[in-house]
Amino acid sequence: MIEAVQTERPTQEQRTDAMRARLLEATLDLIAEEGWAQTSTQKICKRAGVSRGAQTHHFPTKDSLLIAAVREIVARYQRDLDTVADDKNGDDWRLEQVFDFLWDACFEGNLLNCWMQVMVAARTDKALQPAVRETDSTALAAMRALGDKCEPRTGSRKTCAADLVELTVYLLRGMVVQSGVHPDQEERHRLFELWKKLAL
Amino acid sequence: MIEAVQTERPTQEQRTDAMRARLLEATLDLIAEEGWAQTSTQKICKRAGVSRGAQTHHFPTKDSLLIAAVREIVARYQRDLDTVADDKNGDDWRLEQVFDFLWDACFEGNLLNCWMQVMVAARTDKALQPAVRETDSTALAAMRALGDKCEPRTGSRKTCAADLVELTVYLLRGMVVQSGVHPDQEERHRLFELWKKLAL
DNA sequence: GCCATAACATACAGAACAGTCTGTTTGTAA
DNA sequence: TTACAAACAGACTGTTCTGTATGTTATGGC
Repeated sequence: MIEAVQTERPTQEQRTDAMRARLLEATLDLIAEEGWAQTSTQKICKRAGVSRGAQTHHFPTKDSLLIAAVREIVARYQRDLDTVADDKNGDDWRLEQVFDFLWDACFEGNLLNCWMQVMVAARTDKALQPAVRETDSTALAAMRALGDKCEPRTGSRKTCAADLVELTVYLLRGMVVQSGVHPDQEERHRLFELWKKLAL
Repeated sequence: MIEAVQTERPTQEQRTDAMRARLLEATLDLIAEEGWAQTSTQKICKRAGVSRGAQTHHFPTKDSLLIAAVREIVARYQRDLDTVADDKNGDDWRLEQVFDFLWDACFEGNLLNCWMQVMVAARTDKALQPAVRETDSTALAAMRALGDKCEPRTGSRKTCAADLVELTVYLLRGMVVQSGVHPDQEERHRLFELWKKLAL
């Protein structure tokens, strides 16, 4: 006797999760590829292969969908961060390793590009701003915590490591915006190495 | 005998200049206040008190207007830069003064906020990208030149001043985006002072 | 003064947009 | 199985958007 395959008839919760995931995925892809201004609910539905009725059922307004997308971006970034933190479990970080991780996470994939779109848009979009401020704060705190976990700094270079991490974050955010217009990544890497020499 | 007032009947060139100036002014205001995505030609015309016919006469497409606005942003920034440079004429800059000037120019007015909107939008707007890349390059070169004009650096701190200026620019760009969402300017200033201590 | 042309104004066309509505299918608990 | 609610689909509405086409006024060379 053949056992009925569970997935043949997905439960409602599974359907909801899958649908929301497809919509969020399409939203992030669109923000990355076409930019915030060109990201409409219609395009999102088309890209996700979802009817507009389904979209409005799960996200009744465009804002609610965008806010969910904002949280998804930071959730993914946090996941990357946790993964690396787990690998390092036990032994201390060196601050330089944190800097290099931030560099890598900044320029691989489109997460940071998406995030800059969101941050810039949030300045003039008051509906979006609270969610962006909140998620950005937690992400920033997580990155500062990475600095605190480093070996204590000695001698004349006893600047707070978390502050150095935060400076690095702002620097990299400026650079990732630059990278959208200027292709010369070599030059940026040279400058980042200079920054590391100054800070470490 | 009364001399005819020149301005009674403006020449065509004057009319064109005035109209273009009004449109660009309204465009920059809108980008600053409502953001790039919400900046439409209709709103621009309404704000400038200009008919849509006049706008399409001087800027036949939306792109042409936006590109002109892009150039205007950098032109204004350059003007600020020249003004300060003229005041300083003769005596050398100290690098710290350059840093402080960049900080002030970053957070007074909305020029830098506008510029970040433009840079972020240009990544996915191929029509905009060449103009943005070009104007940004010249502005960046002008700021690097400011670093070169400083007194030569001595001792162990003989890092290229222009590189330090460019790093500062990226850092400040990251910070100005942050300021659109997080209000705490004191904290940012504290971090900037830390950066100065490391770099100078 | 005259006429070509630039400067401006208004109306319209076609597309895209977000949101609402009604109807259909599917899961689930009684 | 039946009744109900959630999940999904598609059509429709009113608005806003950019670009264009047509008409009117002002300027400047002759």
